[in-house]
Amino acid sequence: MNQETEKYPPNFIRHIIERDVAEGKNGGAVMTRFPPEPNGYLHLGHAKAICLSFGLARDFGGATNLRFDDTNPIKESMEFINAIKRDIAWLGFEWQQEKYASDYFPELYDFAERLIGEGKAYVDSLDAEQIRQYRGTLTEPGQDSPYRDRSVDENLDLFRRMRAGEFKDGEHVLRLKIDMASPNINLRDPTIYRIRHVAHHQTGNQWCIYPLYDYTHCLSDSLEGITHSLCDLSFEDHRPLYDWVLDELAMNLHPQQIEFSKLNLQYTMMSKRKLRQLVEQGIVDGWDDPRLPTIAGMRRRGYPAATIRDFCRRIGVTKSDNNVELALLESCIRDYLDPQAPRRMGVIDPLKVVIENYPEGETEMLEIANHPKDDAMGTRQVAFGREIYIDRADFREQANRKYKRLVTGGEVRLRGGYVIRANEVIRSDEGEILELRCSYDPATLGVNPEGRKIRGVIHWVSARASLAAEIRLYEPLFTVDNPDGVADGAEEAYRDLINPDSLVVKHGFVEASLAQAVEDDRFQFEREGYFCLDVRHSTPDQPVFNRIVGLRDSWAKIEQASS
RNA sequence: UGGGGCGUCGCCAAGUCGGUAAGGCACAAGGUUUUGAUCCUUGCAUUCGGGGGUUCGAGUCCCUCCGCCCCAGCCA
Repeated sequence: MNQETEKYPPNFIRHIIERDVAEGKNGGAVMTRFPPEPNGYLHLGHAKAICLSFGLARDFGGATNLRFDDTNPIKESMEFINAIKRDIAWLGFEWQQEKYASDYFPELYDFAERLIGEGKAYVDSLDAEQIRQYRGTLTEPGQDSPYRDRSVDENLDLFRRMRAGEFKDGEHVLRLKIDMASPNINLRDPTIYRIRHVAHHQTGNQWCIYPLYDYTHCLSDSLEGITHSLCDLSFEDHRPLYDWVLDELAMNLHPQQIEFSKLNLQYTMMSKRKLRQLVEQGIVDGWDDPRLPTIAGMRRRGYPAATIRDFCRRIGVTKSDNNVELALLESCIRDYLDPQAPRRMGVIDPLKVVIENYPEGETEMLEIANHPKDDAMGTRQVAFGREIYIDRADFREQANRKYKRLVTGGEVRLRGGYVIRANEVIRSDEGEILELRCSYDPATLGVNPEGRKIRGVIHWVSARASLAAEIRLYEPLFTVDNPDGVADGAEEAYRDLINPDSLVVKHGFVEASLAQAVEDDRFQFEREGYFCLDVRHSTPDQPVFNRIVGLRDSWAKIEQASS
């Protein structure tokens, strides 16, 4: 599946753009932008926005700019800028230009002076608390600031002195003069410049006043030639302001802001702010913790980029609230990996099996296909010997007919190998099963025995010629299907929602060929799931594998239903 | 209770001028299978938040009610 064939299904934004292009609006051009603030890492929700903005532009022969919305230097850093660029590129998208809102600080300043000159902006000297009080409430209109009617000259003078650094943080702000009684609170004289004596990661100490989002974004879009400015629904109420600024300044290009609903994923926290708390408080192991929905986390978890693109395509784009099931994401991963992940064997919860009638000290190499349906993927040699490991879940001392694995006195096939029979269980003094004594049927390699049907096949690994490996199993980080909703408000509320078993570290064994695994390799451990090497934790003598996702498990359902 | 949005199957989501409910995931039942995987087949909304109305005909138009989400940063 390459990018060219990744067609997106129809959605309302696509319809709007189709119509615009058909009508020749903007000369038929389509230019979008992806505008992250560099104050954190990108996550799946951003991936949705990225696929949308980049995908739409691409489909209409346009392009997309990456623009860092860097108007608030105190929260931003180069680390985040670099991480964001790396993540977008990894996702498979190329931006036309790398821009920064800070690139436009000079123009933005000039526009502000113009607005002041036209009596459309004024310097307010109320403090933050007073401004809040004057703003009114959702149901009551606000009141004009006593500074609202300052003369143009006074405003200009004050604004220039703000810019010159004559005032301390918070002493004055620049506000748009719109309507303090507007039912839309965003129009009640929004603040567009504040004083902040801090260095900026791009502009250093050139500025001590910084413009705010509502003023900056629309103008940046217009200056950049953006035709369609896509954002999430929380900005819907800001659109009148977006349009107001562009109209009052009579900008040549008036981009169209279109809002869509942001993504919610069940059992997943999807807000940058809260993700940041998880990282800063050490609840997870960094922004790239495999349990996080960050692009970096998903990459480390082993999700292929194409899988994330496919997911974004499948969830669609609407204005409805949503809470997508994890099963959909998992389905995307399995669909992508199944045809192309080489098969290997790995035993996660090892139980030693001694095959008593197999010669001691002997090892034979079994040739096993790398993929059940794709011969082109070839075969590999897997060591087999007298002692092997199987998974504890694949043996029971007794079980009903439904259980198709190894039972005392019964037979099972070792994948790619022989049929074995369980003869005896060896236990410790405490009663724990230590190992199994089995026998094998030498005549069953590659052929089925006569007169009896072997119902089960289990995976295994040689005890002598395998590799000890750490295997990390992941479950959702949260125990509720809408942690963002539940954990709102109280600072520590989400702590109680953390799933204590979100990471389970197992010590197992994998076939020796996995010693060659490198970053970006992805395997299916037969009957277990898809795994990749965790380069961060692996050491030369002990690889660490992350379970990307398990296989579908209809047996688990059967078992659960009967218990 | 001011303003702005949204409500089509368990979860997503198509649904152009009103013409008689796509698809995916999930689920269920069969079949194939040396992965209880994959694959294949089949099933899965007489109904579109509720109630009225217009119409030969409404998810699509009108009225009304209900529910949910967003907004009171010198954050984005």
